[in-house]
Amino acid sequence: MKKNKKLSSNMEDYLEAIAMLKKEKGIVRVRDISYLLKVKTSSVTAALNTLSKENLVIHERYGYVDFTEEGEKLAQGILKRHNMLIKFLSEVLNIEPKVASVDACKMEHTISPQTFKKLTKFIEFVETSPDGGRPIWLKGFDYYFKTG
Amino acid sequence: MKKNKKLSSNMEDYLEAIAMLKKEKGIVRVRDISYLLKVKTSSVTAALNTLSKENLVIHERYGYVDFTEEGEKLAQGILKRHNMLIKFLSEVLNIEPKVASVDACKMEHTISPQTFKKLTKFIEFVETSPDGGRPIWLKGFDYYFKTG
DNA sequence: AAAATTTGTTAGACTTATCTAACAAAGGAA
DNA sequence: TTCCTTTGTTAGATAAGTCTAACAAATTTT
Repeated sequence: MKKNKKLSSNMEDYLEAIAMLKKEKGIVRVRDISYLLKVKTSSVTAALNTLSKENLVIHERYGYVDFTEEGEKLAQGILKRHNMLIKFLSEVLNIEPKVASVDACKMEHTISPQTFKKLTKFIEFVETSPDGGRPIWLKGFDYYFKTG
Repeated sequence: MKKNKKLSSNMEDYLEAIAMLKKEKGIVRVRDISYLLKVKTSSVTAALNTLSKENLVIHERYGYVDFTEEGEKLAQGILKRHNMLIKFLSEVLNIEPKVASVDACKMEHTISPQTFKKLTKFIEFVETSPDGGRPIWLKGFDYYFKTG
């Protein structure tokens, strides 16, 4: 009986931050999350309590933070959406990295599985262009954007 | 001294709903907004008070709802983003209308001006294809998506 | 016009997520 | 080991947005 947990954007942000920190540093502390998300540590503690109750993270008082299996899976999903969106925005649409990053950070919470799949395939389609690098039609768009 | 008002997604949804209802029916009542957004009328009243204070809507007790000039402008911006996203998702990416609509309703609140512009141009680029209808490379993607 | 129904408002409760401020634990420096 | 600094927790306040329930105004029906 697996309940399909629907997390708020905020809680997804915490999961994502934890995943990034874990990847970067191996271990994850309240303070790191606090810095990354620009919230107070007390907010992090509160969020971790919420996520613990949902069985998504493991966090003992004053201890490190880690995922449960379920939390890990969720976090990976969010990261995948995030990275895909970054790629789409920056590589396909040629949007500057900073803007792409900001947009991706918000869109990652709202995009549907269908749209995720489509965009993923679209990136793949662009990348496997027989033209070698950037497909000719995309160069056409670059030009169109600049001049048209 | 024009303050750049940053509205919450929720308040943007109200503005958008008002714009849609105004276009559809000419006049806008609390009840209509309530149905459209699936919230109670008391929530609508609360939201309208907020928006009134921000000088975005005009609403007298028990009366119709209308925009101020500023509110109208904001609402039109939101609608533009909404329609652009619908178009991009459904026409360019071929995502089914329902999903496209749901996704657009969320993305419209988060997308940056840059990304808006890019996507708008991208749609334009697709629509003005010299191939007449759907450009050949997009057909290529349709095929890639189906098979690859 | 009076009664009944619909529509809108108010008050008050609840939820989520944030903050500040006070405090507690951990860990390093003296 | 004791003190100091950093890190983490708790309690309580605040803000947005929602809800229910009671009530008030407006409209429709009879």
